[in-house]
Amino acid sequence: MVKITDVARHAGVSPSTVSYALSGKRPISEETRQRVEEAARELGYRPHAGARALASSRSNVLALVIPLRAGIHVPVVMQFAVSVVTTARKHDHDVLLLTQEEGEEGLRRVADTALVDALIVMDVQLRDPRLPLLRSLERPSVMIGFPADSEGLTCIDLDFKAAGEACVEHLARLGHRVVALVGSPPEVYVRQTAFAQRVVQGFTAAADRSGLSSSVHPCEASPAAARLVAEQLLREQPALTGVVVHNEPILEPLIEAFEQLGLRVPGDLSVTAICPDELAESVRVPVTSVALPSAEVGERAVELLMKKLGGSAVPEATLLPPRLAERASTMPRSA
Amino acid sequence: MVKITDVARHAGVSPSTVSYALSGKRPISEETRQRVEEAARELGYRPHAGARALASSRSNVLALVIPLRAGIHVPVVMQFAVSVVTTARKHDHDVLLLTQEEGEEGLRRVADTALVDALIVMDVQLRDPRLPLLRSLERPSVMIGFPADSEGLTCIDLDFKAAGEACVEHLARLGHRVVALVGSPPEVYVRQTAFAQRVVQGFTAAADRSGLSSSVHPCEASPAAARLVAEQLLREQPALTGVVVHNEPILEPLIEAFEQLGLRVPGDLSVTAICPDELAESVRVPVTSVALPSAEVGERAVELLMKKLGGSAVPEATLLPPRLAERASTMPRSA
DNA sequence: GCATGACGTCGAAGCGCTTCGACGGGCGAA
DNA sequence: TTCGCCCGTCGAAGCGCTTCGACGTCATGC
Repeated sequence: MVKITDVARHAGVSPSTVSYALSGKRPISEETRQRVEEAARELGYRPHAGARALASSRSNVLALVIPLRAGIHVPVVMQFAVSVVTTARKHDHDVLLLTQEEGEEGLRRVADTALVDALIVMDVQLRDPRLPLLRSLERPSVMIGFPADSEGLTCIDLDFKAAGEACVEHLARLGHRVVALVGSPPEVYVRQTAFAQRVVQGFTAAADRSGLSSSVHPCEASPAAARLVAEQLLREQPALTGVVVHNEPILEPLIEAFEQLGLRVPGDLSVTAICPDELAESVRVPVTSVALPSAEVGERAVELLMKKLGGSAVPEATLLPPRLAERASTMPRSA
Repeated sequence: MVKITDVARHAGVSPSTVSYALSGKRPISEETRQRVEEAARELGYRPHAGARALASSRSNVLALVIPLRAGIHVPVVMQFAVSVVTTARKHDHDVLLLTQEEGEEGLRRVADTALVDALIVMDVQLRDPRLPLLRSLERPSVMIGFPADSEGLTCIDLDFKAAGEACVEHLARLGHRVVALVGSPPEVYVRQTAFAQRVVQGFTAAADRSGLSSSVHPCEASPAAARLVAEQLLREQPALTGVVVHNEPILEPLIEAFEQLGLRVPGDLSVTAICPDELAESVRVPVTSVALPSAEVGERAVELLMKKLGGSAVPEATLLPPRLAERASTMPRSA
């Protein structure tokens, strides 16, 4: 293994000079810097991560806690994770993967052993047991999603309430008067995940504001469940012409089910969704949707963390505004 | 931060004794050990990961390289990653997440900086550019999948050839004489990913052996593509009664398409798949399938790595035998 | 009874890096 | 010309842990 003293000898300087030349933390003459850099390149020098972490008390590693639970769309988690890794690398950091299963003890462990400098926590619950811990930890963290009380924490997410509103408003603008929300599986609501409830809030509030008649229907993530909901909607709300879907796996099956029940999309029924653009575009009838910007959230989360690590203050709440993309699944209500 | 000297003082022993007491690397009297453990607990002692890594030249971190590319079923990757993390934790290791995007440089970086002790590489290509690097690295690695030449490497995967065979043999046993394989998207074959080709090999070999007439059809991962393949199959092979699907996203849409074309599953057409059990069970007609045991592969991969880290020799190739689970989608050919 | 060895513990060295204080030489100001 | 200052570099001190060799003690065997 080639170490800093090897580089120093090869460049004819002291180890500390090598360190400063490579880190830029003190001014070094241009000429010396180049000699050092070349020596490092020639020898293939790679600073030992552990040694560096010990001396600088910075590991340059971030922890990412991913959810495992049912009702969460896996591709979204994956895309998010990838974007975190990619962005972290741009800031010269690596990412340690933790599962939610590890719980608070896992967070405490990686923080206390100085394995990581900072943490990103996904799938935050309204009253998440990890909150007190995160608040007390001496390391910065960012949460994806909003708990009931986010005082003293840094949170970021799509503005799901506004997303729900945007969908309804779009339908209202098109003249629809009776709308329904087909939501996430019941267990997602039961365990008080904030984002699902916020969609409902936004949906309901906007519908009320616009004087629409509305209803909310949690739905399991299976095609069979989608079919049942479709039938139920037809039966109970024959005047229905607008649907908002917040449940990725059933988006396509639900549309399929409506069509099999004789409802054309968008001819008889306009459909909007809150889901990744990728999914909205891959359905046979491309769906008007508010994008779930996982990649952007991941990127922003890492950047918030970098700022905090740099000692800057950051806003406690970052709500990404919804962007609604019109596609083929919505049209004005037929007269 | 509480350090080992604090624990030592509190327990009335030397730091080295604390180290030995906690690691068990040298015999320590039961009484002393208990005093040390209690002191550590009382003070909330957490050894500093960097210091430990520096002194022991072991970081207790594994690198996991995940694929990003098209045509790979995301939930499988995710399940695999989770199982790697979970198993690694059982062996007191953590997992650093790398994307394939980082390429060889990324592997070299984490290995050379001693950030990780060992590596797990997913989605290995037949002639993967990372192979020479992995062979030359001084750190052990395990690959998920088999390259053309696996000499000197440790590889593990489902035995995809046997899986293809198992599906065909099951159909043959049920009396089917004309079978088709609906495979992965074309790009998967083009980039020479071993597992897709092995399924084809197994499928074809078994069909030939049993004297079945067979054909192979790559298929994009969209419902529309599934419909096209279904139509094509009906048109070109009216005598077809057995189908093997190796393409997760289209399993359900394909069956749907067959039924819409008037073919009952399994009445007119028996369908088997190579996919996660979870998926096979969630289709409306539960599908007879060979399981894609991602969790088991992940677990075994970590265990292989642990053995290598412990200095034991491990087999170069580990092929998990296929397990075919009969479900509702297959039945004997109607006379 | 004394040498032998095993057991339990200690002290010190050192892992490879960062960082702090210091120092020498060059320059501008007085 | 001299003083003071800044720039660029160096040396040394650790960061917190593991590990090696050594040492004292006690039981064992002849």
